[in-house]
Amino acid sequence: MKQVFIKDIAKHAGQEVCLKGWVRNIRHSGKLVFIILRDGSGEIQAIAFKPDMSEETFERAKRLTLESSVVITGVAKPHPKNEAQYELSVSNVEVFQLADEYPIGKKEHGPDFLLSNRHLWIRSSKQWAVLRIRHTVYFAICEYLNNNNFFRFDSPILTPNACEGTTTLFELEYFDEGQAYLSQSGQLYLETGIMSLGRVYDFGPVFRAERSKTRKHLTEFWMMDAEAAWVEHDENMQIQEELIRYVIRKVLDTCANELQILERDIDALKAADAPFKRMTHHDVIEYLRAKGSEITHGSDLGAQDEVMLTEGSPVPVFVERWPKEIKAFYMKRDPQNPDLVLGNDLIAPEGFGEIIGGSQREDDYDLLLARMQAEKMPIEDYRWFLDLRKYGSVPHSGFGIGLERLVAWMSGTHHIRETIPFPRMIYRIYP
RNA sequence: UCCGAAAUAGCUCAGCGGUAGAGCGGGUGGCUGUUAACCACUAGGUCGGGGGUUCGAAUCCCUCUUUCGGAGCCA
Repeated sequence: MKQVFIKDIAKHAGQEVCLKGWVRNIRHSGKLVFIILRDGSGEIQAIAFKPDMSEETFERAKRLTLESSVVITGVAKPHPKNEAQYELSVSNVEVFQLADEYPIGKKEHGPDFLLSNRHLWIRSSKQWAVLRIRHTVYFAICEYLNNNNFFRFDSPILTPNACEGTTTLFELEYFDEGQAYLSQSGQLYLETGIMSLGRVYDFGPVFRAERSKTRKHLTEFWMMDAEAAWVEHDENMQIQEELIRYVIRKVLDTCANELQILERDIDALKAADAPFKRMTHHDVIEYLRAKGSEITHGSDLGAQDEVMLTEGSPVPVFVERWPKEIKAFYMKRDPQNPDLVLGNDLIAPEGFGEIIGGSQREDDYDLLLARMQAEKMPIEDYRWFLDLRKYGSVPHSGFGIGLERLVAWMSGTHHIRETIPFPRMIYRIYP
């Protein structure tokens, strides 16, 4: 019999259907066996009643273990105590594989154990929900960009040099060509793409060998970088805002069940779909100092500062016009103040921190070269990048979104390690 | 890398100088509506490794290892 997905069960009310999946939980009560079956699309309670089937079939149902893979046939009926919910009145149970004693129990576990069993943990309902939200966020971002004249332009993962000199790179031997590195951002390559396609984005894993050990860092994470020709600083932020608000609405519209499983505060998400705040870095420092922070002008925001900044704000906050010393070499100077650059960060509310970094890029050959020389960058390695300012340079801007941080915010997940199937962290690479 | 905490049954933990405990999970049995079901019985441990103090160490001290939480860096 053809497989029916649990999410579609209501369409088959009263019919005999065949469900294929795994046993999430099992309870017996004499002549009754209650099997919670999940199939990836959802979960349902299947009830095996002894008089409805052969002795052997009932025995098979009774002997099922957690996470056994099964094919269950039965009739879809509304739950006697809850008409909105369906259950399956079982007529047959076929066991594909009777699972060994399953390591993950029904009660709580510690993070070390769960991370060591990540390959199994992803089956748990909260993890399932987060991964489905990740899927939704990923495609919502692509959808928005595709609908707004951006083209997918994949940048390489193996690169000959650093994008931003500041962070540490994973290094590897590249045949006879010497050292190569795993990309920490595709941005510089994206800048070449706008000269061909106008507006482009990439979306893939990037790698940072920073020895960071916080709930907001991974050594391998997924980043979407977007870059657009003829777009300047203000419009750049406008695109970021529209994109994020599009993602929020998409998650609210399509992931109600997942958000409920995660006990996500829906109202907080709804409230974030409103015009974002914009503050200059200077004003942010003033604001934070007035609230009691020790932060000084010219410095980056710490974790505490990010929390303090968005405290009481339902919407994300743009921090723009940063001191040039603490930002990357490629950012364009603020025409109104040569000590600043036209860069922006976007800080998510509810303590989820920075989710976007973006800027208008320096489009003048001489200014860019001077800045690179000042930072003692190997100019020869960046000839191709400097070429972009020699052959039809245009004003242009772009930004990068950390997928996992955005998913953490959408799903209300405290630690970023749960927002990617297999998190890579400083002290963990298994499984 | 720095600061802090922890390591006891398969898992989550209690025990904190005097015979190693609970809940969950496993096994056996019972129950016609359970919802992390319940009830009874049952198996399961060189208390992270090494060294020390003591009549006696899971418990106190030293050391190593591992993990967790936080900071900085960033998305």
